[in-house]
Amino acid sequence: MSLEYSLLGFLQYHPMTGYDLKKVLDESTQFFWHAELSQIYPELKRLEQKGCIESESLPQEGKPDKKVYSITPQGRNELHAWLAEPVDEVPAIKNQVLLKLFFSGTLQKDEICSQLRCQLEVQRALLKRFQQDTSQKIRSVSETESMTGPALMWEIVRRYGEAQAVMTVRWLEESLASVEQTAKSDRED
Amino acid sequence: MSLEYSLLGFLQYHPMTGYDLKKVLDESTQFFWHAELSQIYPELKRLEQKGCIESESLPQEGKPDKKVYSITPQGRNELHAWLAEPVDEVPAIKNQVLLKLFFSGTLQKDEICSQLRCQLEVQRALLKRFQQDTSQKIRSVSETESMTGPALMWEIVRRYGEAQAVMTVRWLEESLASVEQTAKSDRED
DNA sequence: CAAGGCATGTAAATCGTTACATGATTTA
DNA sequence: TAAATCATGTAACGATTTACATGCCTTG
Repeated sequence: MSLEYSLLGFLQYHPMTGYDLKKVLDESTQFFWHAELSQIYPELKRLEQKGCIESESLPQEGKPDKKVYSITPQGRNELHAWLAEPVDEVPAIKNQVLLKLFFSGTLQKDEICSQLRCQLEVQRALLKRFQQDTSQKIRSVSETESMTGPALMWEIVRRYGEAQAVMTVRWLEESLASVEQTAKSDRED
Repeated sequence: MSLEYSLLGFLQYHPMTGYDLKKVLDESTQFFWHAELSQIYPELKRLEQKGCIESESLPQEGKPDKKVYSITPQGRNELHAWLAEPVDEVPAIKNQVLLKLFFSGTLQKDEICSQLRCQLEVQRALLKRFQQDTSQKIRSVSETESMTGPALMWEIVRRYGEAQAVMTVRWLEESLASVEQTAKSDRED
């Protein structure tokens, strides 16, 4: 499982609580690896039992104790082993939009086009976020203009997200043109 | 759930068995929606109970009865409703390669580069498949040179796969260059 | 005063994969 | 003779989501 390594990955920099982890996850890896708190908490418990992380409870008034987790040497070893292990497969995806389009051959032209236009909006907004917000966040964590390791890698995955969005917008525009060009004015069957 | 509609989507063209469905799925939607037989069989049973499909058992010698499923009018309605319903969200993905890279900031340069080169090979092979095999398959089902609805939509999703692979190859090449350019000759911490 | 952030979790349900079980026929 | 194809499924496990449960403090 990869959520495990995702948590170790964040904890390699500094100790954090489950709640903190959810937040940093939402701000960075969320577009290619997301998780809910209800999955994070049990996973942290499991990692602690395995000896990859340790926790310290800090009492608070009015709130439950804050449980701060830190990575152990064993945790670092397992993280490193996982990171270095090559991924020699195509990442599997599940894409509802592609699935719907694939089966839309018997739909009316305008039904297909509204689906395409809806995604076009979504993807244009996403692209903007990669180019503005995410870019800004990365610049704010990379101290000077020269990027150190972690910031460079964040920037590299951000560029993937951006390129993916650019590609998808272009593909949606071209697909819209393809569908509109087809002879069938209405339904075809 | 979407596997449900995936099965209905295929059955809208002609009746099929679970085994057949697995095969057509592997040949077409597999790159954006895959499933195992152990998930397909129970799902077909559920769809039949729901009244979306009906089955007919054809006895065979030496093998279990062949259970051929056909779509019902209700099934067609539900499929159409799902297809027409707009997807106003970014499709969620889980990408191990991005996850590993994101956390590889403290790895040695050559460790990161071998990961990138491994994926580069994988993605180049994938690209070739989209450009050759898949393209060929689509041409073989679209009778003449003019594409009818279903073949056009298949071609449109194929183009997504191709564009995605092209984009990923370019991104991997550029990332490789970025990482190699960094000052740190070995480890940075 | 309602909504959201802080902070922890559990329970139930769903979705998906891997392993198991059977057994004939065909291909390498 | 071993592996693959045909053809059905079940069982167990693992991963993920949604709903529930508590309770204070801050912001709009």
